[in-house]
Amino acid sequence: MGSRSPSRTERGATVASVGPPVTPDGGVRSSMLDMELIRKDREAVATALAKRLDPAEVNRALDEIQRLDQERRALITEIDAERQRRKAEARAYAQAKRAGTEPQVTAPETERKQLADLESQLDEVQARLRDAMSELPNLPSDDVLPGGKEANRVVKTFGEPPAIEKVRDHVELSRALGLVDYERGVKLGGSGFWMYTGVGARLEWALLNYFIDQHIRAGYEFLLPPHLLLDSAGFAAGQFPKFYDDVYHLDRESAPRGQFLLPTSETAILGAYQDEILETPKLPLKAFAYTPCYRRESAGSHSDERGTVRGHQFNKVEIFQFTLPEQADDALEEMLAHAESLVEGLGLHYQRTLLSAGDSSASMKKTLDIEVWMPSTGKYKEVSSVSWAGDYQARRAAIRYREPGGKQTRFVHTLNGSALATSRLFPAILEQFQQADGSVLIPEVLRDRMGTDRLTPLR
RNA sequence: GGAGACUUCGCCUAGUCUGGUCUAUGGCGCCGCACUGCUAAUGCGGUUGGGGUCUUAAAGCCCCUCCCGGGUUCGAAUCCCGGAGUCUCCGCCA
Repeated sequence: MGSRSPSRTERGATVASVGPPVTPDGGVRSSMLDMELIRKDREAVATALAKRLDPAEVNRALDEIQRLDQERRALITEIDAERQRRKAEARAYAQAKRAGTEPQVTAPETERKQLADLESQLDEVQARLRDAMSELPNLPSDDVLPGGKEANRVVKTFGEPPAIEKVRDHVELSRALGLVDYERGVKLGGSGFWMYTGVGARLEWALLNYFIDQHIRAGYEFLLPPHLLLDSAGFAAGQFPKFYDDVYHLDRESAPRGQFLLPTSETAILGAYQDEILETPKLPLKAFAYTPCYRRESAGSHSDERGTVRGHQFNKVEIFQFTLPEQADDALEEMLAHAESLVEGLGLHYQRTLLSAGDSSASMKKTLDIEVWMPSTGKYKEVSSVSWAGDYQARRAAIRYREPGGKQTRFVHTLNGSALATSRLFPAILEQFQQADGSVLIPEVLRDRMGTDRLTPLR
C-alpha cells in the first residue's frame, strides 16, 4: 500500500497511511460525504456543516474539495482515453500477427511513461481529495441545534434524585465495601487503571450479564470481536484520522501492519462488515458486543472524574444497527428506549440530552446521551451515547445493500449506542443506593446474579 | 518459526504449465419471461463490484476489477518479485 501520502494527525505526528486499504482509484470509499450532493447542492452541505464548524473554514474546505474533484475527473478522462488507445493497439498487433503481417509497434517507451505520469498525478490528487474529505464531519440532522455544549438540551428525565442525608462518594464507598482496589490497579497498569475485587468484580460482571441478556432478548446478535484491530477499521468508524493519537497502537515491530487496541467495540462491529453488501431482507441487522475499551485519555484529573469514571480501560457493551435509510428514525428511537430501559431496570435517576452539533462526535448526524445522576458531584454523567451516523460510516466502510427490485447498491445507515458503560453506572449505583448505615442496596435485577441484596462494609 | 498446496465476477468451478480469439467456462442460487388449472418440472434470457462520460431519466459508450502491490511485455487471470489470507504437515507455546 505504497503511494498514499502521509496524513497529519491532530497532534502533528506524521503517520503512515491510516486510510482505507483500497486502491486509490476513486473506489466506493473515496467519499465520506456524498460527492454528488456537494456538486449538486453545495449550499445545503455548507449550511449543515456550519452548524459545527466555522463557515469560512467550511467554504475553504469545500472549495478545495471541488477543485480536487474536478482535477480528478479530468485526469480520469485523459487516462481512460489513453488506455483505450493502447488496448486497441495491442489488439491490432495481435490480429496482424495472426494474419502473418508484420505488426507495428508505436513508441511504447515514451507512451508508457506518459501514462504512468498521469496515473501518479491521479494518485496524488485522489490522496489529497481523500484527506480533505476525511477531515469533514458528518452533516448534522435537521433537528440538531448549532453550537457547542451550551446548546445541548435535556429532553427527558426519569425518576428523582434520591434523598440522601450524608452523601459519600463512590470512591469512598468502593473502598469501604472492598469493591475496587485502586492502588493495586495502578501498581499493575500505571495511573488510570484500577482493579475490581471480590463482590466489586461480581457486581461489574452482573451488570454486563444483565445487559447481555436484555440485548439478546431484544433481538441483537452477540459478538465477541478481537480487541486488536487493523487501522482500516479505525478509519471506517470515523475515529481516524482525527483520534489517531487517542488510541493505543502497537509498535511496528510487533504489528507491522498497524494495529491498535479498540477504543470502543463500535469500531469492531462496523469494521466486521467492511466492504460487504448486506442482504436487504436481513435489515435492520442488529448486533451487540462486549469488550473492554482502551483509551489513552489525556493525563490530569478532575474532581468529578475520580475512581472509575475516566480511565484507560473500561467495560462497555455496545449495541449497533445497520438499517435501510428509511428505518433509521425508528431504529434510533428503539435503541434509545432500549438503553434507557436498562437504566430504568436498575432504578437509577437519569436524564436524556440531545447533543448540539458541536458536541456530537464528528461521524454522527445526531447523538443523544443518557446521563445518570451522581449524588456526590450533583451532576449527571454520561453512561450511554446513542447515535445515528446516516451513511457516513457506511461510506467509509463501503457497507451497502441492494435496492429491492433494482440492482443498484446504496449505502446502509448505521446507528450505535452504549448499552451500557459500566464504569459510570457502577459509581452511580453505589451513590444512589447508599444507605445511612453505610451499606448499598443492590438493584433487584442484579440480586440473583449477585447472590445478595445488599453490599455491606468490610469490618 | 519451517515446508508444501491454494486464493477466479453471491457459492462451487474451467482457464494458469505453452501470454493475444479470456470482451473469463460450466453448475448452483437469484431475477424476468414462456409453458402449465396451481405447484413442481422444463425452455429462453439476465445476474461481480466500482469509476468516468452522456442524459430530465433510462439505455449506451469507455476505463478499472481474476486476493493486494510492484515488475516484464505492443499485450498479463496466465510470467517474475514482494505482501496478505486459507488449508495440510512439522516445530514451539501460555
